[in-house]
Amino acid sequence: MGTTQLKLSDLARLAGVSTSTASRALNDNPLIKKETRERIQALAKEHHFSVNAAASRLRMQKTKVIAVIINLEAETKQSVDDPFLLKVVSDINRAVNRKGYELLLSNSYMAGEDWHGYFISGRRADGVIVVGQGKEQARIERAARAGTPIVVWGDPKTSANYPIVGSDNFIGGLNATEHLIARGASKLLFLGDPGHAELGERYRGFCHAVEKAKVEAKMIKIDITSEAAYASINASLRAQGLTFDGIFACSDMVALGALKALKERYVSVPNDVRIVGFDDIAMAQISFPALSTIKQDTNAAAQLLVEKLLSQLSGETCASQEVPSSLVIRQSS
Amino acid sequence: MGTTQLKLSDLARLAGVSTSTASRALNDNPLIKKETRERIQALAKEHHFSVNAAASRLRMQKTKVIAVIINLEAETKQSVDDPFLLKVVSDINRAVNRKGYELLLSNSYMAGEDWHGYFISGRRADGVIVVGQGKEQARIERAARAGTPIVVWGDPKTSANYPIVGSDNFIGGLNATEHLIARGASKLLFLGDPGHAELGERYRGFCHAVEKAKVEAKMIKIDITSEAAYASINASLRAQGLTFDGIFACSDMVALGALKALKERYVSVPNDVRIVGFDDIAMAQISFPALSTIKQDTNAAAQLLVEKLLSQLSGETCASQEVPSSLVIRQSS
DNA sequence: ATGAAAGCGCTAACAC
DNA sequence: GTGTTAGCGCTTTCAT
Repeated sequence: MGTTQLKLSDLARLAGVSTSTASRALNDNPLIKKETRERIQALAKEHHFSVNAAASRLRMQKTKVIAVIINLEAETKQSVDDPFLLKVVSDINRAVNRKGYELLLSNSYMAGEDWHGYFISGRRADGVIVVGQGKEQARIERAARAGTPIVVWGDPKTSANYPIVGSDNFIGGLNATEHLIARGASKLLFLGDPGHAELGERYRGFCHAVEKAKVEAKMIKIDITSEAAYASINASLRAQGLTFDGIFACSDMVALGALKALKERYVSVPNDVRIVGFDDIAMAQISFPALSTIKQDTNAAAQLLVEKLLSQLSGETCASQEVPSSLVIRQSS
Repeated sequence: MGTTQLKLSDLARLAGVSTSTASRALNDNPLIKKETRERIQALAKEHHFSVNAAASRLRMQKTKVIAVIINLEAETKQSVDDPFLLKVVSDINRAVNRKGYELLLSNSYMAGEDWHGYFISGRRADGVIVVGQGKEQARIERAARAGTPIVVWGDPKTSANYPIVGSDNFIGGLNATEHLIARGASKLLFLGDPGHAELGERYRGFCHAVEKAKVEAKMIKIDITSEAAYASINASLRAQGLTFDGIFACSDMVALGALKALKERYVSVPNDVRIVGFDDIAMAQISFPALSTIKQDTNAAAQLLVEKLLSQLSGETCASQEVPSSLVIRQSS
């Protein structure tokens, strides 16, 4: 407070050196004698000096910032409050920090249509991580084509001109469904929206297991929210009674919505109906019965996402990659 | 791609005007003739031109960025994944965007101890919003004293040299407890950690209601997580049997952990024990039975937080403020 | 091992 | 209504 902002040249004067020396010292440049470096760094700390990031960025032509944009469909009601999405963001945050970058949290509202222009030409960030592939990839593709360093959390099987990192959704769906069948379920239900890339893969896995085991199966297409799941199970129970004994829900939130509807109508889980979800959000172990689910390794994925983005920054190109998921068996199945 | 970055002077040349005219035109400065302005803006769009934010920030001495720092205790296990915290962040994000600012998501890891130095002197942000008051306010206070424009989500009753916005925790606790009593509970339990400022106020409200109604009450101090709540209710049930018939949990996550322990031991909710939580996270309505809770208006709070921060930026000082909360009655009580 | 000076791209005070 | 120009604070090339 009070005293005007110290700048590098002020610090240099206080230290009795030139600004170039001061700059080098603060950046730990070995050109500067070690003791000079340390003296200047101590002085900087003492005077609470920080380099002006704006000036530095202008000069360096890079920002050390990564933008994360949460890419939600307008059409779906899956909200930014989805605990899973938020967990992904928070893991990305950690991964980004570990590499010495900052995280600009953004969205279509700010970035508009032209992500390359906004983030890259606008020197707001050096690269972009998109969380959520959505159903419509035009904007991502356009940004990538414009030369934006960009990586996406989504379904790695999708062919694209940018790397996608995500879980092995097909195998996840397969494992979940085979587990349901192994536990004795023979009339299966998939709850979700296969139109969404990742969920489509999970559904493929589901279908594959179903065909192999030659059991009955159907799919109810719903919005990916607990409310929609609750409503749809409720409606189904009311209209046709209990027509299934195993549910593979496309997400934990969906599974929990279904679970509630079942319990309200005194359908016993797992005795009458077995349920497996996807994600392994915190609530999965707190629900009663605790929810069996496919755990997505968001931490590993976040790290990969950041690594791939940084290697794009140094000119390399990288491929999409699947992250192993794992079945967590709890009480609901 | 390919073609080198367009800068303002290039755009100006393309338009046949000077850079100052171009700059003014893009900033909608009425000094420039309307048609010139529009012509230049169209040209900018056509060429995907964006002003270099680094240069602009250097020149303007402001960033149009607000840093949000999630302030968690090292000691507590309450994690960044707490759905409520994340909801607050996401509401702040919206509020910040509406005012034309961007959101830098940060944490102690990046910002270190000297927030003023890092964010303000470092020209990374114009102001700081701290989510979570924590038990230790030294860093916040120091930043405020150094002249950082700063606002905090926390307990507004705390006296501080910075504005705090949060729910009326005392009234929330009071209402929750009175509701429990009105529903017939007479042996109450508070589950949480009154050492934390906001929770302390909720506990005060609890005690006030208890004294007024002259009912039995006790408090179990736990870490603010569902796991801790689950473990503690489990232990209590095992050791002493059912010694309470009403629980006021300091958060929904805690309430849900308690609920699970109860259900596992066949204690009926709400017949044997009534529970009320705090926050109204999405899971509250999806749990079975649906959780009664005190809803915090995070959206209103986020807006206030941002408004107060922005008015600090224009030199005003502002006071702390409470946001009304409301009791949401569902099935658990 | 250190210093002088140029220049990153923008905005605004000052001219016209 | 528009142009000229200085300068925001830093990093780095080039000189010593």
